Amino acid sequence: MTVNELARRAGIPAHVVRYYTQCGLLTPARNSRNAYREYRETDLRRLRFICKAKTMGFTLSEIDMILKAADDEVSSLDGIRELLFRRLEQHRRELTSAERLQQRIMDAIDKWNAPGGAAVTERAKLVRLIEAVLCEDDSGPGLT
Amino acid sequence: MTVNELARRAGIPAHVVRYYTQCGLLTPARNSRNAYREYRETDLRRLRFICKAKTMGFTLSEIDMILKAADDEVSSLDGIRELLFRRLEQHRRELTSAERLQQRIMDAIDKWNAPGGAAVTERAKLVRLIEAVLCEDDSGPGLT
DNA sequence: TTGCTCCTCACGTCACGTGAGGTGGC
DNA sequence: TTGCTCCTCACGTCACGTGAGGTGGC
Repeated sequence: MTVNELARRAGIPAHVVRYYTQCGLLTPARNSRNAYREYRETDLRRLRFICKAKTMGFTLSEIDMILKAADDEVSSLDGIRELLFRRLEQHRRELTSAERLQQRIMDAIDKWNAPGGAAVTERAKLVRLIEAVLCEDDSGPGLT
Repeated sequence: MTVNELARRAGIPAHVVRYYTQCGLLTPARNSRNAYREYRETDLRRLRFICKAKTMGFTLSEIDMILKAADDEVSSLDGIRELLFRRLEQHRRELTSAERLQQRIMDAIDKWNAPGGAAVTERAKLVRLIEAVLCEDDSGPGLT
């Protein structure tokens, strides 16, 4: 399939697929007539993995290492294992923190909509929302 | 307090605090003798808000708009309200998706550690983890 | 004088975003 | 010929990262 078809199926812009390809994360064949990139179904699976790994905070070069390891193009897996579990644990912590933040904001919004909340100006509501976000019960950017 | 003291208390690098200040998100006074930035307690609160808002996906210029609105430096709050709720909803969706992804990975790891899992090579485990991530039950990068 | 903290350029990086100008098949 | 999809530079952007070289107070 062409770059645009792959991009459409993965739900990302085509120029990003070209960028990932340039980075070596995807290695499509080339049509000898017009030099079009020719992707296969495995590239779609690979691309979906790349997108999900990115949401977990892996960099493109880390994702490249993981994919190369799975492709059997690397000698040792110890570093990859380390990398995976470290990021996984960090992602778990970030998720917990994000859930608490979301909850605090939801609570603040509930208070707006509660009876009596209508007496407050929009600006005061905004300030209250900010205060809700500021409420100190997680450790911030962490100690990585 | 100085830029380094503020940075330390917020848990981020000092050069990032300088960058945010340059962007207009923080407006410290300057020591007339040595031109040092002089931050106050309110700047720490502001900085913590900036960091949390960033984890939710707000850009620096969006955060600037929100802070200016709360500072009463803007005429209409309708756009801000829109911005806040749109991003909040998107963050909620991303969170749900991230939780499902985390769960799938945890399940895959449990299978590794289950009896009989030891018979599988490290590389096969890695490939299985990738398969777990690929498992199709969320909509990917969304339709924004 | 020495060491420390702060300062301002200025250039680099990562992951894209956005054209400009050109090719190939219906 | 026209419109469409693809191509390759090439330059821009966002949020930093990383020095280099200089100032001010103990």
